[in-house]
Amino acid sequence: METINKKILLVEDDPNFGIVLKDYLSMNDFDVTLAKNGMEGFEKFKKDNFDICILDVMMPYKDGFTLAKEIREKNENVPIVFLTAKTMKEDVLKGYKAGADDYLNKPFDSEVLLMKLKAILQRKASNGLADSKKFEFTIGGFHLNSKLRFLKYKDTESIKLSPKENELLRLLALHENDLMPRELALTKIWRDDNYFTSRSMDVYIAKLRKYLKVDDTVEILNIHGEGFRLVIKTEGE
Amino acid sequence: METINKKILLVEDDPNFGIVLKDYLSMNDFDVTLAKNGMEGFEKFKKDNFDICILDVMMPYKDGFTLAKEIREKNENVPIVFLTAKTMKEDVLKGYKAGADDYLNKPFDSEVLLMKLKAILQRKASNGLADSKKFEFTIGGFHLNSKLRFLKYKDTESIKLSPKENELLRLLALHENDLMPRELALTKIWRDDNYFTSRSMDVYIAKLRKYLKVDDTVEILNIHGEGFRLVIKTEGE
DNA sequence: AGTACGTTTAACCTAACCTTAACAAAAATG
DNA sequence: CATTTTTGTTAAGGTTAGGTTAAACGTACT
Repeated sequence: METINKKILLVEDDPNFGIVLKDYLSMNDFDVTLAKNGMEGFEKFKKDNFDICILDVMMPYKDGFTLAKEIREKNENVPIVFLTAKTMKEDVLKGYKAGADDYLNKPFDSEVLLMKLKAILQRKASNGLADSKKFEFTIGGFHLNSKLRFLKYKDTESIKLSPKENELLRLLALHENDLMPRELALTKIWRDDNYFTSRSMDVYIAKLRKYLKVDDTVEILNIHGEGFRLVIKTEGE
Repeated sequence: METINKKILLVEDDPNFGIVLKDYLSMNDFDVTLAKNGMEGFEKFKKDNFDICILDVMMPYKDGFTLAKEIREKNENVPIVFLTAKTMKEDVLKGYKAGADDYLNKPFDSEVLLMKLKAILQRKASNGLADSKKFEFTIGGFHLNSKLRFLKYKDTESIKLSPKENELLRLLALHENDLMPRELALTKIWRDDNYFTSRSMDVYIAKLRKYLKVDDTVEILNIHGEGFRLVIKTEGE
Protein backbone atom coordinates (compact mmCIF):
# COMPACT_ATOMS: atom_id res chain seq x y z
CA MET A 1 0.00 0.00 0.00
CA GLU A 2 2.77 2.38 0.87
CA THR A 3 4.45 1.95 -2.48
CA ILE A 4 2.51 4.59 -4.32
CA ASN A 5 3.59 8.15 -3.69
CA LYS A 6 1.14 10.57 -2.24
CA LYS A 7 -0.44 12.84 -4.79
CA ILE A 8 -0.38 16.56 -4.20
CA LEU A 9 -2.29 19.21 -6.06
CA LEU A 10 -0.30 22.42 -5.91
CA VAL A 11 -2.04 25.57 -7.08
CA GLU A 12 0.31 28.54 -7.25
CA ASP A 13 0.25 31.42 -9.69
CA ASP A 14 3.85 32.51 -9.29
CA PRO A 15 5.56 30.29 -11.87
CA ASN A 16 9.02 30.51 -10.34
CA PHE A 17 7.94 29.70 -6.88
CA GLY A 18 5.57 27.06 -8.15
CA ILE A 19 8.26 25.19 -10.00
CA VAL A 20 10.70 25.37 -7.14
CA LEU A 21 8.18 24.09 -4.67
CA LYS A 22 7.03 21.37 -7.01
CA ASP A 23 10.58 20.17 -7.50
CA TYR A 24 11.26 20.21 -3.84
CA LEU A 25 8.20 18.16 -3.07
CA SER A 26 8.90 15.78 -5.93
CA MET A 27 12.38 15.23 -4.58
CA ASN A 28 10.73 14.22 -1.36
CA ASP A 29 8.71 11.50 -2.95
CA PHE A 30 5.50 13.31 -3.59
CA ASP A 31 3.69 13.11 -6.87
CA VAL A 32 2.99 16.75 -7.60
CA THR A 33 0.54 18.27 -10.06
CA LEU A 34 1.02 21.98 -10.54
CA ALA A 35 -1.76 24.33 -11.60
CA LYS A 36 -1.19 27.99 -12.37
CA ASN A 37 -4.54 29.35 -11.21
CA GLY A 38 -7.75 28.47 -9.48
CA MET A 39 -9.58 27.55 -12.65
CA GLU A 40 -6.93 25.16 -13.79
CA GLY A 41 -6.59 23.87 -10.27
CA PHE A 42 -10.22 22.90 -10.10
CA GLU A 43 -10.14 21.22 -13.48
CA LYS A 44 -7.17 19.15 -12.44
CA PHE A 45 -8.74 18.36 -9.12
CA LYS A 46 -11.82 16.93 -10.79
CA LYS A 47 -9.77 14.77 -13.11
CA ASP A 48 -7.71 13.05 -10.46
CA ASN A 49 -7.63 11.86 -6.88
CA PHE A 50 -5.33 13.82 -4.62
CA ASP A 51 -4.17 13.07 -1.12
CA ILE A 52 -3.63 16.69 -0.30
CA CYS A 53 -4.14 20.14 -1.82
CA ILE A 54 -1.81 23.09 -1.37
CA LEU A 55 -3.45 26.32 -2.46
CA ASP A 56 -2.04 29.76 -2.77
CA VAL A 57 -4.53 32.28 -1.47
CA MET A 58 -3.69 35.23 -3.70
CA MET A 59 -4.39 34.25 -7.23
CA PRO A 60 -5.92 35.96 -10.24
CA TYR A 61 -9.44 34.99 -11.39
CA LYS A 62 -10.15 32.59 -8.61
CA ASP A 63 -8.57 32.89 -5.20
CA GLY A 64 -7.62 30.03 -2.94
CA PHE A 65 -10.69 30.27 -0.75
CA THR A 66 -13.11 30.05 -3.61
CA LEU A 67 -11.21 27.12 -4.97
CA ALA A 68 -11.20 25.48 -1.55
CA LYS A 69 -14.96 25.77 -1.35
CA GLU A 70 -15.38 24.15 -4.72
CA ILE A 71 -13.03 21.40 -3.73
CA ARG A 72 -14.91 20.86 -0.49
CA GLU A 73 -18.14 20.44 -2.37
CA LYS A 74 -16.60 17.66 -4.36
CA ASN A 75 -14.70 16.12 -1.51
CA GLU A 76 -15.17 16.85 2.12
CA ASN A 77 -12.17 14.98 3.32
CA VAL A 78 -9.16 15.88 1.25
CA PRO A 79 -6.75 17.94 3.37
CA ILE A 80 -6.24 21.50 2.23
CA VAL A 81 -3.26 23.65 3.14
CA PHE A 82 -3.21 27.34 2.35
CA LEU A 83 -0.20 29.42 1.45
CA THR A 84 -0.39 33.12 1.95
CA ALA A 85 2.01 36.01 1.71
CA LYS A 86 0.59 38.16 4.41
CA THR A 87 -0.32 37.28 7.94
CA MET A 88 -3.82 38.54 7.79
CA LYS A 89 -6.08 37.31 10.49
CA GLU A 90 -9.15 37.61 8.32
CA ASP A 91 -7.53 35.40 5.79
CA VAL A 92 -6.58 32.80 8.28
CA LEU A 93 -10.06 32.66 9.72
CA LYS A 94 -11.58 32.58 6.29
CA GLY A 95 -9.27 29.74 5.45
CA TYR A 96 -10.29 27.64 8.37
CA LYS A 97 -13.92 28.27 7.64
CA ALA A 98 -13.37 27.05 4.12
CA GLY A 99 -12.24 23.80 5.68
CA ALA A 100 -8.50 24.26 5.81
CA ASP A 101 -6.33 21.74 7.52
CA ASP A 102 -3.39 24.02 7.89
CA TYR A 103 -1.97 27.35 7.04
CA LEU A 104 1.48 28.57 6.09
CA ASN A 105 2.76 32.10 5.80
CA LYS A 106 5.24 32.88 3.10
CA PRO A 107 8.12 32.85 3.29
CA PHE A 108 8.07 29.51 5.02
CA ASP A 109 10.66 26.90 5.52
CA SER A 110 10.31 24.05 3.10
CA GLU A 111 11.20 21.52 5.73
CA VAL A 112 8.44 22.81 7.90
CA LEU A 113 6.02 22.36 5.05
CA LEU A 114 7.23 18.84 4.63
CA MET A 115 6.67 18.05 8.26
CA LYS A 116 3.23 19.55 8.13
CA LEU A 117 2.34 17.46 5.12
CA LYS A 118 3.57 14.36 6.82
CA ALA A 119 1.69 15.17 9.99
CA ILE A 120 -1.49 15.73 8.03
CA LEU A 121 -1.18 12.57 6.02
CA GLN A 122 -0.50 10.62 9.15
CA ARG A 123 -3.63 11.95 10.75
CA LYS A 124 -5.66 11.07 7.72
CA ALA A 125 -4.19 7.60 7.68
CA SER A 126 -5.31 6.96 11.21
CA ASN A 127 -8.82 8.03 10.41
CA GLY A 128 -11.09 5.69 8.56
CA LEU A 129 -9.91 6.37 5.08
CA ALA A 130 -12.15 3.64 3.83
CA ASP A 131 -15.12 5.76 4.72
CA SER A 132 -14.12 8.68 2.59
CA LYS A 133 -13.97 6.47 -0.43
CA LYS A 134 -17.32 4.90 0.13
CA PHE A 135 -20.00 6.67 -1.81
CA GLU A 136 -22.49 4.03 -2.88
CA PHE A 137 -25.05 2.67 -0.50
CA THR A 138 -28.01 0.37 -0.49
CA ILE A 139 -30.62 1.59 1.92
CA GLY A 140 -33.53 -0.78 1.96
CA GLY A 141 -35.11 -0.40 -1.45
CA PHE A 142 -33.05 2.67 -2.18
CA HIS A 143 -29.77 3.14 -3.87
CA LEU A 144 -27.73 6.17 -2.93
CA ASN A 145 -24.93 7.41 -5.07
CA SER A 146 -23.41 10.13 -3.00
CA LYS A 147 -20.77 11.00 -5.52
CA LEU A 148 -23.32 11.83 -8.18
CA ARG A 149 -25.75 12.91 -5.50
CA PHE A 150 -28.82 10.96 -6.45
CA LEU A 151 -31.19 8.67 -4.67
CA LYS A 152 -33.13 6.03 -6.53
CA TYR A 153 -35.99 3.91 -5.27
CA LYS A 154 -36.30 0.61 -7.06
CA ASP A 155 -37.19 1.39 -10.66
CA THR A 156 -38.53 4.87 -10.16
CA GLU A 157 -36.94 8.05 -11.37
CA SER A 158 -33.94 8.97 -9.30
CA ILE A 159 -34.14 12.05 -7.12
CA LYS A 160 -31.39 14.62 -7.15
CA LEU A 161 -30.03 15.45 -3.73
CA SER A 162 -28.60 18.76 -2.64
CA PRO A 163 -25.07 18.71 -1.18
CA LYS A 164 -26.32 18.87 2.38
CA GLU A 165 -29.07 16.31 1.87
CA ASN A 166 -26.54 14.05 0.28
CA GLU A 167 -23.88 14.35 2.94
CA LEU A 168 -26.36 13.88 5.71
CA LEU A 169 -27.88 10.79 4.19
CA ARG A 170 -24.44 9.46 3.51
CA LEU A 171 -23.38 9.93 7.11
CA LEU A 172 -26.52 8.19 8.26
CA ALA A 173 -25.89 5.33 5.86
CA LEU A 174 -22.32 5.06 7.04
CA HIS A 175 -23.73 4.46 10.51
CA GLU A 176 -26.58 2.25 9.32
CA ASN A 177 -28.67 0.95 12.23
CA ASP A 178 -26.30 2.63 14.61
CA LEU A 179 -26.23 6.00 16.26
CA MET A 180 -25.14 8.88 14.08
CA PRO A 181 -24.39 11.56 16.65
CA ARG A 182 -25.75 15.04 16.00
CA GLU A 183 -22.41 16.45 16.80
CA LEU A 184 -20.72 14.38 14.13
CA ALA A 185 -22.94 15.64 11.36
CA LEU A 186 -22.67 19.19 12.60
CA THR A 187 -18.90 19.22 12.76
CA LYS A 188 -18.44 17.28 9.54
CA ILE A 189 -21.10 18.85 7.38
CA TRP A 190 -21.93 22.20 8.92
CA ARG A 191 -18.48 22.76 10.39
CA ASP A 192 -19.98 24.32 13.44
CA ASP A 193 -22.13 23.03 16.26
CA ASN A 194 -24.59 25.63 17.50
CA TYR A 195 -28.29 26.19 17.84
CA PHE A 196 -28.83 27.33 14.28
CA THR A 197 -26.82 24.68 12.53
CA SER A 198 -28.58 22.18 14.70
CA ARG A 199 -31.99 23.46 13.64
CA SER A 200 -30.84 23.49 10.04
CA MET A 201 -29.90 19.87 10.39
CA ASP A 202 -33.38 19.06 11.69
CA VAL A 203 -34.84 20.63 8.58
CA TYR A 204 -32.70 18.35 6.48
CA ILE A 205 -33.74 15.33 8.50
CA ALA A 206 -37.32 16.24 7.67
CA LYS A 207 -36.45 16.46 3.98
CA LEU A 208 -34.78 13.09 4.01
CA ARG A 209 -37.68 11.51 5.82
CA LYS A 210 -39.95 12.76 3.10
CA TYR A 211 -37.80 11.12 0.45
CA LEU A 212 -37.58 7.87 2.37
CA LYS A 213 -41.29 7.69 3.11
CA VAL A 214 -42.05 5.59 0.04
CA ASP A 215 -40.21 2.67 1.59
CA ASP A 216 -41.54 1.66 4.97
CA THR A 217 -38.66 -0.65 5.75
CA VAL A 218 -36.46 2.42 6.07
CA GLU A 219 -36.75 4.96 8.82
CA ILE A 220 -34.79 7.73 10.48
CA LEU A 221 -35.23 7.54 14.22
CA ASN A 222 -34.28 10.16 16.71
CA ILE A 223 -32.40 9.39 19.88
CA HIS A 224 -33.28 12.30 22.05
CA GLY A 225 -30.30 14.47 22.80
CA GLU A 226 -27.91 12.13 21.02
CA GLY A 227 -28.54 12.02 17.33
CA PHE A 228 -30.29 9.95 14.69
CA ARG A 229 -30.40 6.39 13.60
CA LEU A 230 -31.10 5.12 10.12
CA VAL A 231 -32.85 1.83 10.67
CA ILE A 232 -33.41 -0.69 7.95
CA LYS A 233 -35.90 -3.34 8.93
CA THR A 234 -34.76 -6.63 7.53
CA GLU A 235 -37.53 -8.83 6.21
CA GLY A 236 -39.12 -11.73 8.04
CA GLU A 237 -37.19 -13.09 11.03
CA MET B 1 -28.88 20.19 23.47
CA GLU B 2 -26.43 19.13 26.08
CA THR B 3 -23.19 18.72 24.24
CA ILE B 4 -20.48 18.18 26.75
CA ASN B 5 -17.72 20.69 26.34
CA LYS B 6 -14.42 19.60 24.92
CA LYS B 7 -11.73 19.18 27.49
CA ILE B 8 -8.43 20.90 26.99
CA LEU B 9 -5.23 20.36 28.90
CA LEU B 10 -3.26 23.59 28.83
CA VAL B 11 0.31 23.45 30.05
CA GLU B 12 1.89 26.86 30.31
CA ASP B 13 4.47 28.05 32.83
CA ASP B 14 3.83 31.76 32.51
CA PRO B 15 1.04 32.20 35.07
CA ASN B 16 -0.31 35.43 33.60
CA PHE B 17 -0.50 34.18 30.09
CA GLY B 18 -1.81 30.85 31.27
CA ILE B 19 -4.73 32.37 33.12
CA VAL B 20 -5.62 34.69 30.28
CA LEU B 21 -5.58 31.92 27.74
CA LYS B 22 -7.51 29.62 29.99
CA ASP B 23 -10.20 32.23 30.52
CA TYR B 24 -10.42 32.93 26.84
CA LEU B 25 -10.87 29.28 26.00
CA SER B 26 -13.35 28.78 28.82
CA MET B 27 -15.38 31.65 27.48
CA ASN B 28 -15.51 29.79 24.22
CA ASP B 29 -17.06 26.73 25.73
CA PHE B 30 -13.99 24.67 26.35
CA ASP B 31 -13.41 22.92 29.61
CA VAL B 32 -9.84 23.93 30.41
CA THR B 33 -7.44 22.40 32.89
CA LEU B 34 -4.35 24.49 33.45
CA ALA B 35 -1.03 23.03 34.55
CA LYS B 36 1.97 25.17 35.43
CA ASN B 37 4.71 22.83 34.25
CA GLY B 38 5.42 19.61 32.47
CA MET B 39 5.36 17.51 35.58
CA GLU B 40 2.01 18.78 36.70
CA GLY B 41 0.78 18.56 33.14
CA PHE B 42 1.52 14.88 32.93
CA GLU B 43 -0.07 14.16 36.27
CA LYS B 44 -3.23 15.89 35.20
CA PHE B 45 -3.17 14.18 31.85
CA LYS B 46 -3.12 10.77 33.48
CA LYS B 47 -6.00 11.62 35.76
CA ASP B 48 -8.43 12.71 33.11
CA ASN B 49 -9.48 12.33 29.53
CA PHE B 50 -8.68 15.26 27.30
CA ASP B 51 -9.80 16.02 23.80
CA ILE B 52 -6.79 18.15 23.04
CA CYS B 53 -3.51 19.24 24.66
CA ILE B 54 -1.92 22.64 24.30
CA LEU B 55 1.69 22.63 25.44
CA ASP B 56 4.11 25.43 25.85
CA VAL B 57 7.52 24.38 24.57
CA MET B 58 9.76 26.38 26.87
CA MET B 59 9.14 25.24 30.38
CA PRO B 60 11.34 24.57 33.42
CA TYR B 61 12.06 20.96 34.48
CA LYS B 62 10.24 19.32 31.63
CA ASP B 63 9.83 20.95 28.26
CA GLY B 64 6.87 20.60 25.96
CA PHE B 65 8.51 18.02 23.71
CA THR B 66 9.36 15.70 26.53
CA LEU B 67 5.87 16.03 27.87
CA ALA B 68 4.45 15.38 24.42
CA LYS B 69 6.42 12.16 24.16
CA GLU B 70 5.13 10.98 27.50
CA ILE B 71 1.61 11.85 26.51
CA ARG B 72 2.02 9.99 23.23
CA GLU B 73 3.09 6.91 25.13
CA LYS B 74 -0.13 6.97 27.06
CA ASN B 75 -2.32 8.03 24.21
CA GLU B 76 -1.30 8.05 20.62
CA ASN B 77 -4.38 9.79 19.38
CA VAL B 78 -4.97 12.87 21.42
CA PRO B 79 -4.18 15.99 19.38
CA ILE B 80 -1.28 18.07 20.61
CA VAL B 81 -0.69 21.71 19.78
CA PHE B 82 2.57 23.43 20.65
CA LEU B 83 3.04 27.02 21.64
CA THR B 84 6.44 28.56 21.25
CA ALA B 85 7.90 32.01 21.64
CA LYS B 86 10.47 31.87 18.90
CA THR B 87 10.18 30.76 15.35
CA MET B 88 12.87 28.19 15.51
CA LYS B 89 12.87 25.72 12.73
CA GLU B 90 14.52 23.10 14.85
CA ASP B 91 11.77 23.42 17.35
CA VAL B 92 9.05 23.14 14.80
CA LEU B 93 10.56 20.02 13.29
CA LYS B 94 11.15 18.54 16.71
CA GLY B 95 7.54 19.30 17.53
CA TYR B 96 6.16 17.48 14.54
CA LYS B 97 8.41 14.55 15.26
CA ALA B 98 7.02 14.41 18.76
CA GLY B 99 3.62 13.93 17.22
CA ALA B 100 2.31 17.45 17.08
CA ASP B 101 -0.90 18.24 15.33
CA ASP B 102 -0.23 21.90 15.04
CA TYR B 103 2.09 24.66 16.00
CA LEU B 104 1.60 28.26 17.00
CA ASN B 105 4.16 30.99 17.41
CA LYS B 106 3.68 33.49 20.17
CA PRO B 107 2.34 36.04 19.99
CA PHE B 108 -0.57 34.52 18.17
CA ASP B 109 -4.09 35.64 17.63
CA SER B 110 -6.51 33.98 19.98
CA GLU B 111 -9.15 33.68 17.28
CA VAL B 112 -6.68 31.85 15.12
CA LEU B 113 -6.04 29.43 17.93
CA LEU B 114 -9.75 28.92 18.28
CA MET B 115 -10.14 28.10 14.62
CA LYS B 116 -7.23 25.72 14.75
CA LEU B 117 -8.75 23.93 17.69
CA LYS B 118 -12.05 23.64 15.88
CA ALA B 119 -10.35 22.36 12.76
CA ILE B 120 -8.47 19.76 14.74
CA LEU B 121 -11.51 18.59 16.65
CA GLN B 122 -13.42 18.37 13.42
CA ARG B 123 -10.82 16.12 11.94
CA LYS B 124 -10.90 13.99 15.02
CA ALA B 125 -14.67 13.78 15.00
CA SER B 126 -14.46 12.00 11.69
CA ASN B 127 -12.88 8.88 13.02
CA GLY B 128 -15.17 6.85 15.18
CA LEU B 129 -13.66 6.99 18.61
CA ALA B 130 -13.04 3.55 19.92
CA ASP B 131 -15.52 3.60 22.71
CA SER B 132 -14.34 0.82 24.89
CA LYS B 133 -17.35 1.55 27.00
CA LYS B 134 -19.57 -1.37 27.68
CA PHE B 135 -23.06 -0.67 26.49
CA GLU B 136 -24.75 -3.98 25.83
CA PHE B 137 -26.28 -6.09 28.56
CA THR B 138 -28.38 -9.19 28.94
CA ILE B 139 -30.77 -8.88 31.85
CA GLY B 140 -32.77 -12.05 32.19
CA GLY B 141 -35.00 -12.15 29.14
CA PHE B 142 -34.11 -8.56 28.31
CA HIS B 143 -31.50 -7.08 26.12
CA LEU B 144 -30.33 -3.58 26.94
CA ASN B 145 -28.49 -1.49 24.40
CA SER B 146 -27.47 1.55 26.33
CA LYS B 147 -25.81 3.22 23.38
CA LEU B 148 -28.99 3.23 21.33
CA ARG B 149 -30.98 3.47 24.53
CA PHE B 150 -33.45 0.69 24.01
CA LEU B 151 -34.64 -2.26 26.02
CA LYS B 152 -35.98 -5.33 24.30
CA TYR B 153 -37.80 -8.24 25.85
CA LYS B 154 -37.41 -11.43 23.86
CA ASP B 155 -39.11 -10.85 20.54
CA THR B 156 -41.32 -8.00 21.52
CA GLU B 157 -41.01 -4.46 20.28
CA SER B 158 -38.13 -2.69 21.92
CA ILE B 159 -38.88 0.12 24.33
CA LYS B 160 -37.07 3.41 24.05
CA LEU B 161 -35.42 4.53 27.24
CA SER B 162 -34.86 8.08 28.33
CA PRO B 163 -31.28 9.10 29.13
CA LYS B 164 -31.84 8.80 32.86
CA GLU B 165 -33.72 5.52 32.63
CA ASN B 166 -30.97 4.20 30.46
CA GLU B 167 -28.09 5.28 32.65
CA LEU B 168 -29.77 4.01 35.75
CA LEU B 169 -30.54 0.61 34.30
CA ARG B 170 -27.04 0.44 32.95
CA LEU B 171 -25.57 1.14 36.36
CA LEU B 172 -27.78 -1.50 37.89
CA ALA B 173 -26.76 -3.99 35.23
CA LEU B 174 -23.13 -3.18 35.81
CA HIS B 175 -23.67 -4.23 39.41
CA GLU B 176 -25.91 -7.18 38.55
CA ASN B 177 -27.00 -9.09 41.65
CA ASP B 178 -24.90 -6.78 43.72
CA LEU B 179 -25.55 -3.57 45.57
CA MET B 180 -25.73 -0.47 43.46
CA PRO B 181 -25.37 2.29 46.04
CA ARG B 182 -27.79 5.19 45.87
CA GLU B 183 -24.96 7.57 46.19
CA LEU B 184 -23.23 6.14 43.14
CA ALA B 185 -26.18 6.70 40.87
CA LEU B 186 -26.79 10.12 42.28
CA THR B 187 -23.26 11.34 41.83
CA LYS B 188 -22.77 9.67 38.45
CA ILE B 189 -26.13 10.36 36.87
CA TRP B 190 -27.64 13.27 38.75
CA ARG B 191 -24.34 14.84 39.64
CA ASP B 192 -25.73 15.86 42.97
CA ASP B 193 -26.84 13.96 46.02
CA ASN B 194 -29.67 15.68 47.82
CA TYR B 195 -33.25 15.08 48.83
CA PHE B 196 -34.73 16.04 45.49
CA THR B 197 -32.36 14.13 43.25
CA SER B 198 -32.87 11.18 45.50
CA ARG B 199 -36.62 11.37 45.11
CA SER B 200 -36.19 11.77 41.38
CA MET B 201 -34.14 8.61 41.33
CA ASP B 202 -36.90 6.75 43.16
CA VAL B 203 -39.28 7.83 40.45
CA TYR B 204 -36.96 6.32 37.88
CA ILE B 205 -36.66 3.11 39.83
CA ALA B 206 -40.43 2.86 39.68
CA LYS B 207 -40.38 3.39 35.93
CA LEU B 208 -37.77 0.71 35.43
CA ARG B 209 -39.72 -1.72 37.58
CA LYS B 210 -42.70 -1.17 35.34
CA TYR B 211 -40.66 -2.04 32.27
CA LEU B 212 -39.14 -5.08 33.90
CA LYS B 213 -42.43 -6.40 35.22
CA VAL B 214 -43.06 -8.59 32.16
CA ASP B 215 -40.17 -10.83 33.18
CA ASP B 216 -40.53 -12.25 36.66
CA THR B 217 -36.99 -13.54 36.79
CA VAL B 218 -35.80 -9.95 36.97
CA GLU B 219 -36.37 -7.63 39.87
CA ILE B 220 -35.06 -4.45 41.40
CA LEU B 221 -34.80 -4.78 45.16
CA ASN B 222 -34.26 -2.02 47.60
CA ILE B 223 -31.67 -2.24 50.32
CA HIS B 224 -32.98 0.19 52.83
CA GLY B 225 -30.74 3.17 53.29
CA GLU B 226 -28.10 1.70 50.98
CA GLY B 227 -29.31 1.47 47.46
CA PHE B 228 -30.76 -1.00 44.98
CA ARG B 229 -30.00 -4.41 43.67
CA LEU B 230 -30.87 -5.80 40.27
CA VAL B 231 -31.46 -9.48 40.85
CA ILE B 232 -31.70 -12.02 38.09
CA LYS B 233 -33.08 -15.35 39.20
CA THR B 234 -31.28 -18.04 37.30
CA GLU B 235 -33.35 -21.00 36.15
CA GLY B 236 -33.51 -24.38 37.84
CA GLU B 237 -32.17 -24.28 41.38
C1' DA C 1 -33.18 42.52 -13.37
C1' DG C 2 -35.13 37.80 -12.98
C1' DT C 3 -35.13 32.95 -12.06
C1' DA C 4 -33.65 28.81 -9.92
C1' DC C 5 -31.63 26.47 -6.39
C1' DG C 6 -29.72 25.49 -1.93
C1' DT C 7 -29.56 26.82 2.66
C1' DT C 8 -30.75 29.22 6.88
C1' DT C 9 -33.94 31.35 9.95
C1' DA C 10 -38.39 31.84 11.98
C1' DA C 11 -42.49 30.19 13.74
C1' DC C 12 -45.49 27.06 15.65
C1' DC C 13 -46.54 22.76 17.41
C1' DT C 14 -45.75 18.15 19.50
C1' DA C 15 -43.13 14.82 21.94
C1' DA C 16 -39.76 13.69 25.26
C1' DC C 17 -37.81 14.33 29.49
C1' DC C 18 -37.17 15.56 34.23
C1' DT C 19 -38.59 17.38 38.55
C1' DT C 20 -41.74 18.20 42.05
C1' DA C 21 -45.67 17.35 44.81
C1' DA C 22 -48.76 14.41 46.99
C1' DC C 23 -50.00 10.52 49.27
C1' DA C 24 -49.30 5.60 50.50
C1' DA C 25 -46.64 1.93 52.27
C1' DA C 26 -42.49 -0.09 54.49
C1' DA C 27 -38.83 0.00 57.47
C1' DA C 28 -36.32 1.74 61.12
C1' DT C 29 -36.22 3.97 65.66
C1' DG C 30 -36.85 4.49 70.50
C1' DC D 1 -46.62 1.01 68.95
C1' DA D 2 -46.25 5.71 67.84
C1' DT D 3 -43.20 8.37 65.20
C1' DT D 4 -39.79 9.36 61.99
C1' DT D 5 -37.41 8.18 57.94
C1' DT D 6 -37.09 6.02 53.74
C1' DT D 7 -39.11 4.20 49.72
C1' DG D 8 -43.12 3.24 46.13
C1' DT D 9 -46.01 5.16 42.88
C1' DT D 10 -48.72 8.27 40.17
C1' DA D 11 -49.72 12.45 38.19
C1' DA D 12 -49.10 17.47 37.16
C1' DG D 13 -45.96 21.11 35.56
C1' DG D 14 -42.30 23.06 33.27
C1' DT D 15 -38.46 22.96 30.14
C1' DT D 16 -36.01 21.62 26.14
C1' DA D 17 -35.34 18.96 21.87
C1' DG D 18 -37.24 17.80 17.79
C1' DG D 19 -40.82 17.84 13.55
C1' DT D 20 -42.42 20.44 10.08
C1' DT D 21 -43.61 24.12 7.02
C1' DA D 22 -42.85 28.41 5.03
C1' DA D 23 -40.52 32.57 4.38
C1' DA D 24 -36.12 34.91 3.95
C1' DC D 25 -31.62 34.91 2.26
C1' DG D 26 -27.79 34.22 -0.79
C1' DT D 27 -25.54 33.05 -4.88
C1' DA D 28 -25.09 31.48 -9.42
C1' DC D 29 -26.95 31.48 -13.79
C1' DT D 30 -29.70 33.71 -17.26
